Amino acid sequence: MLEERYPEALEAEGQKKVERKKVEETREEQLPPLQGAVEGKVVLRLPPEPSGFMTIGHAMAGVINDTYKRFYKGELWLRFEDTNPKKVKKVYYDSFRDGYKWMGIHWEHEKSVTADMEVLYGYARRLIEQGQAYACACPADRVKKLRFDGVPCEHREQSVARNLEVWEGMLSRKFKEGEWVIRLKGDMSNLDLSLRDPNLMRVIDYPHPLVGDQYVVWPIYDLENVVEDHICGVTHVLRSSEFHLALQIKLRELLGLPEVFVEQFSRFNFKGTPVSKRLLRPLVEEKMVTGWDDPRMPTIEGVRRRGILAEAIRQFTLLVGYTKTEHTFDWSLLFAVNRKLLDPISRRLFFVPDPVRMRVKGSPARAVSIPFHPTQEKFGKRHIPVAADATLLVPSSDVTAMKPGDLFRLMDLYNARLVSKGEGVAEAEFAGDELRYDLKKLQWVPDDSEKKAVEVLEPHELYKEDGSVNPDSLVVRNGFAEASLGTLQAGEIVQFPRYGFVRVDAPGKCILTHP
RNA sequence: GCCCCGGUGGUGUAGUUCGGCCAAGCAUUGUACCCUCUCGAGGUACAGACCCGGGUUCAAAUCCCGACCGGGGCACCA
Repeated sequence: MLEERYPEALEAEGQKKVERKKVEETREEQLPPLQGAVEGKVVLRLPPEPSGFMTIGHAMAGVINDTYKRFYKGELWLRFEDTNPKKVKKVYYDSFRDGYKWMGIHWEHEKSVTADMEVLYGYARRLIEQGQAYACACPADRVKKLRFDGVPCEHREQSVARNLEVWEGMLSRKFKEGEWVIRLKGDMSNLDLSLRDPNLMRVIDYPHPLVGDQYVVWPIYDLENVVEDHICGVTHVLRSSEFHLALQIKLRELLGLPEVFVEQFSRFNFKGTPVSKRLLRPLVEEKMVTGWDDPRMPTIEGVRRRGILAEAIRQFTLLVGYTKTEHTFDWSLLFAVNRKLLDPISRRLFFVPDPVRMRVKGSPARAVSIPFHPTQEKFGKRHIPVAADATLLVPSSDVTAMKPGDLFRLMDLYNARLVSKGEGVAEAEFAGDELRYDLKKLQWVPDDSEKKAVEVLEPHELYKEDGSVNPDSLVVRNGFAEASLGTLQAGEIVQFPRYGFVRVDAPGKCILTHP
């Protein structure tokens, strides 16, 4: 069995080097052996289309490839499948590079398919010369209808010479978009419609972000993919989206290219969070979210900003593995992994959401020192002065749940008894120092000039069960945190006891990672 | 419509290749308790599943057939 550990990626950004889990404590995730894999001879690839931002789904597929690569001591390609100039943009290339890098995935080789256009032209020409492809001038809707009916069009029987003439015309920009395409001479009666003379090359006269207007004839995915896998020497294809392989197998056969072991697994979906650009884009455009890096988004930038660790995504991926079964992960599965990684490395700071101003009559002046972490002493302590007859801020939800006369404890401070409560205020009285486990414990912040106003964003699912947009996917929680919050850097992740883990996004602004 | 691929507790998976060791394991979630100056982490216990219907067999989650449901493909997208 295959098992890999990645303690090196355990680190929250902006946080100084982090304590790693002991090896014995690390989960032992494993993946099944890769069929036909030979140590030192495995070549894998990550084939993103730079037409959108990288998502957690790409990251998970990346982890699977990277894990096998490491295990078999193979090589990994990062190959940008950018053969549709109308869809690709420069920023997206960087999104993938940065994202994979953040994930701790290393690739030995990188290329863009645009680098091999001449080679692809060569293969296309060869198919034409061999009489296995032809030029077609039928409009798209006619192609579709004839394909459905299983009827070949007149272009199918054109001479090779004529086909080559058109091909040259396409390359020399004699024809405009849509006038001519190159189609495979497949099998117009095959039950699998994807084999009924699919398109292979078409004209797209549009500037490409990498090569400008150098090319106007572009290959269709299946052709490009088959040729590229061969050029890269790929031995195993492990990819997420499911689709028909029949055409690719057919193309390899016609071009005399070796077979490749293909393992397909279903997409990584998360409950209430679409990963398709089709559903994500309108959210951005209609300002339902603040951008592609909104903490509710499944983009790498989004989950990262929320406080999900790269190591958590890695462990989670190996934990759930890959299957052909359609699945929708509950976010709690990922959160559980993340929480266990975060717990030992997150300092504790008091934060009081929706505060109530509570005066504690008869309370003595104190200067308490509270450890930043319950077990990790290296985090040290913070010192909080509390005046006599203190006025403290405490969560309103706790006050609401209590009635006058109830005894409770202010964590690490002293006990108190509720005397009365009103709108946003409460009166209590000092009730001793004895630490009792049966008392409800409240976090608190002195209501003095040292307190820090904080706005915490609480991300929730973007879509509801019924598929409609969740109007309450982002809750803004206001409150106050203790003074030491001011010492935190953006990017640091801490735990607000009795509230949850949060990542500092900006001064005075945090994002709830998860409870 | 046609063609592929799948269906194990609320969620995610293990087991299916070579039927018996599976009256189904693990994680998550929920509940209770223990521990702990957190509603976190850790510990213990409990709750909860083999899509349905036939068939083969001494024996089926596992093999066969048929429904049903889900995903993908049938683009001049990848």
